[in-house]
Amino acid sequence: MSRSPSTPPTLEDVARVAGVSRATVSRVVNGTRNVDRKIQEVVRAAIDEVGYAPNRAARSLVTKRAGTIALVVSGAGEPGEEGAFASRVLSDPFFGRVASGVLGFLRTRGVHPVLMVSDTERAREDVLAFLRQGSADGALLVSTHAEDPLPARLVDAGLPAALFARPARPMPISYVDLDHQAGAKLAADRLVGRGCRQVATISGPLDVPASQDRLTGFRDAVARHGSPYVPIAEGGFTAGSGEAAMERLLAEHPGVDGVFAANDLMAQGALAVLHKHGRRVPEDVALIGFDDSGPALTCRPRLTTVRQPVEDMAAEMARLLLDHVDDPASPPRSVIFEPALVVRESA
Amino acid sequence: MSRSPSTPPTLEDVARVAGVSRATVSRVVNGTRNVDRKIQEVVRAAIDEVGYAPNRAARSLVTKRAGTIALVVSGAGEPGEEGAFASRVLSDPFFGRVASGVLGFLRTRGVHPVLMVSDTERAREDVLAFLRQGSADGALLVSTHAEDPLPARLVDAGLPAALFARPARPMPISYVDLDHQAGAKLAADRLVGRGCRQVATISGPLDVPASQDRLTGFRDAVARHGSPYVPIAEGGFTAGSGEAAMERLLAEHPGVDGVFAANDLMAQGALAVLHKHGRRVPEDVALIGFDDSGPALTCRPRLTTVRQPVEDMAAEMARLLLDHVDDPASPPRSVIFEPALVVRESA
DNA sequence: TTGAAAGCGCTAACAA
DNA sequence: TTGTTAGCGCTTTCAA
Repeated sequence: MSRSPSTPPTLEDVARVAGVSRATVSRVVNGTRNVDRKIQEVVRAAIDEVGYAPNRAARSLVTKRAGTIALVVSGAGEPGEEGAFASRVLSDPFFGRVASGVLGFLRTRGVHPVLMVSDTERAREDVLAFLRQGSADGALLVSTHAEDPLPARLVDAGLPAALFARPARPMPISYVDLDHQAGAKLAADRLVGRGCRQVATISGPLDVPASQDRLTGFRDAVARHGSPYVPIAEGGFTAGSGEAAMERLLAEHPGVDGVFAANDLMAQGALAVLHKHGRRVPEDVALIGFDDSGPALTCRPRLTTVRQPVEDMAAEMARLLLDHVDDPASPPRSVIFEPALVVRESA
Repeated sequence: MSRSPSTPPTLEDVARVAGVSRATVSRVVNGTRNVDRKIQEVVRAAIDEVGYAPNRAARSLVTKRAGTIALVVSGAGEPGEEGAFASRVLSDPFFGRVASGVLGFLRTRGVHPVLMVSDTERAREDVLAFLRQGSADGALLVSTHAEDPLPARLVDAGLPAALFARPARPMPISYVDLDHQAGAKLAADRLVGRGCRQVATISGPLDVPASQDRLTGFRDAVARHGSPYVPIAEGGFTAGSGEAAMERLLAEHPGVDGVFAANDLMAQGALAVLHKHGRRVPEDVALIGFDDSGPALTCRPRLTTVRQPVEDMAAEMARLLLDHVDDPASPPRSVIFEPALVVRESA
């Protein structure tokens, strides 16, 4: 133990105590070979004695690595909603799963994520500046908005980045994604397979590629079963929008007996409306969600849903980014994951 | 516009283009007075021309400020559950609101939060190391666990920190908290006021101070209305634990007609059980939650609940931390917020 | 008001 | 295998 110095111990201090040079201490701290066993021990003892911790800023300055990446939630806040975007997105269990997957992977690599929200032009500039400053070595982007200009800006600036979903416009950037069409097909097959004769879907925002794919996949699969027409109501991935969509569907197609909602939150909203109208689920109307997030389990009946391996996808996204940071010359890569149907009570 | 150099522009580059010294450029970048107007303009033009962004590592090295803080979600993961803790907590809408409040405040101060989870001894060491390295200027702690050793470790190490809730054991550390007893009283008064004659409560984990306070506050208030005995079932702040607790309550006290759940998630679970047993809410059993989080709104009936101003509290916590970072000699402070009853349909 | 110069703590050649 | 030394890019005295 030692008195608490006014200033933290440096390599120099350790070197002095151990009776070696700074370089040698640096070598043992960084695990470089070519250091005598005995000296290693002496140095390690000295490190403990003075309570040394390497200064990150100094290290970053020479290695040109921040050891952090930006985890950006990007989207378009309604003008003037002032932080509501952040609150909404961060409270979405889907984002929690993403963060958790990222954290799990990064933890093994000594890299830390800085949380950022980019819902305004100003915020976007902040993200860019943060990266240009070298405060983070790259960015992980979870977009909630198709027209998000951030990915392109990142590419243009030559900053390492990886996306959680295929960008709306093709661009040279790494991403992970789900085979949404396959997921929608799983739902369609289940609904038709259990005897539904009039299926409909509550889609996500149609300017989002994932929503498009889920819709297309669902339509195609249903068509293959012989029904060319599928009523659709567009939602916004929130429970409230799911309610509104279900109301519309019921009004225009009272005979609907099977519904595929493009995410669990909307399915949850639909469920409430179905209850309100006295339709039993799944007896009168079978309902399938998408994501397998927390709400799918708290619903009654519990939601049959299409599971995205979100944590795995997030971890892979982090891996893609770090690989790119390590080798900036490597070409962008994309990894597509397969969904699975989780059968519970709603269908 | 300029060609993209292999290495980012530095102060030196700007200085050369502007025809001044590094020091002068530094002064205009940092907004120091005592720089001739004309020179300022020249320098600014040069900055734009070369696309300069100050290197954070270099700046941190001399200012001894990282410009980032750690946002730590701390708790005890079940041994071997491997990341499940992170997933659970980060998916909790409550944490989303905290993050959002923190982000909102930090955004105005140019500080960024690094997301960390500390659910193991190893992870706790990482947090401490991160701070000692100077990677972050302080820590914001959201604990889910009463026996969390991290706050004390932070205090011992003399590292700046602020907590989201009063620590289980008194210690010299800043925190924000809610007047939980007042919140519970709001719930009790509402329940008794609407005519409930046999009220019960689903508490949070009783080793958590907030749970204790909510329980005590509820009991006291109910006692003041003339009923000295309040059945209680302990839960774990999850929907599943709320279900189990409600089952127990119903089994032991079938006549219960008013329930106060210590958070919305448990209330949601209780609601499902109540439905299952054919009890109408609020006609047969009135139900009140706590937090006013997303699920309170997606429930049917919508939950009457005690609202915590979580975002405001989180912002204040961030303020307390930054104040302490700016003036390490200042004593710890605590700020207590007042809850409000949000009346909806369940009670 | 401006410039020169001394570090901040570390890594990585290069020498020994 | 170890030590010497030259920076990394920035802020900040101190002189001018």
